[in-house]
Amino acid sequence: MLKLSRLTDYAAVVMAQIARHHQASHTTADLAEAVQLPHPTVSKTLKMLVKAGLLESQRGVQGGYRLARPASQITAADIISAIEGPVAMTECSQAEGECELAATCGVADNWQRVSLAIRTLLESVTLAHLADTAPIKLPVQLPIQSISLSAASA
Amino acid sequence: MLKLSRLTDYAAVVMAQIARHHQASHTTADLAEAVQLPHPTVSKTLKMLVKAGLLESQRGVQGGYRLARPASQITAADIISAIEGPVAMTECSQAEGECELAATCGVADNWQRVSLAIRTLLESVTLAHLADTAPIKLPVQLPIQSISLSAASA
DNA sequence: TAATTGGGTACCATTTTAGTCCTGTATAAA
DNA sequence: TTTATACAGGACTAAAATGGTACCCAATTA
Repeated sequence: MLKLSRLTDYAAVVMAQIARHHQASHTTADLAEAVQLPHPTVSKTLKMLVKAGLLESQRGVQGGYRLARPASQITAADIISAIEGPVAMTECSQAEGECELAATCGVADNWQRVSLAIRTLLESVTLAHLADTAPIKLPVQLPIQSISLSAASA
Repeated sequence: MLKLSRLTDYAAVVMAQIARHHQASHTTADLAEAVQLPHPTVSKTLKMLVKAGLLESQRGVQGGYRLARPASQITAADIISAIEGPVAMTECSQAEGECELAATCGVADNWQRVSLAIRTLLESVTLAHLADTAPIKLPVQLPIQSISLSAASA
């Protein structure tokens, strides 16, 4: 599936909700109500987002959560890595030289390039895009054959 | 992590190994030895690849596995879905209209577009690319701002 | 100082994943 | 026709990740 975890999915929804009303501070209870998810689960998600620096929190009466920076400066990659860690397709695409199978693998290099391309794509999608009801504008994908490559991944 | 499962990783390595010597038939034992993975695990992976129509098998003496079609016609997306099922980032990006949270979600549409872009990317990478030691040529990623969108996702 | 609201941690249930094993069946060569 | 080879299919188990919950503490403000 190459699937996001359910919590990541929640995180995106919650972030979008906050982004749509970024003036106000949002309590966990408000958000849980708005997105129809259990309070403790939303709370857990929010804490992870704060830890990743995407949200700021304010304790006490009238407290709550708000975006740490404009929605246009928060990317899908940011949200995903806040919950799941670095965006990478395989173990070896994050840490260089730790795979004992490297010798027999013969795929690592190109797999890492693919991983990088996906990361780039996810970095080009911002929370502002996600929260907007208008269709997102994705980068054009030119067919491989037409491209000289080294320029692309650099 | 947006990570592939370990089996998928194995599948890619095994497929690349077969692709590099596509004339011959490969037994499970040979492949397990070549990629340094346990025999039963490789066997399981191979069976899944056959079921997905990416490999053909021949029983009996002198039997083994070979590619069902040229490496240039097998994509990374094929391999991933053979092991993990359809490439999709979220539950709702595969099945339309089955999410009870759709009303409060407000992210589904754009999330699906992102998912589609990733699928397109993975479909543009072939086994021939992966098996090759030369750097893969990935599609150019133009910055979002520069693009008029509707043309892109169509 | 009381009420509100987030912070941190620990815990448990469930699901998914990975890996193994066993038995059956097809094929080719002797 | 027999026998060795090799894949097919399924059941099973162990381990890990995931998701969800509960509890208590800390900070803030009225």
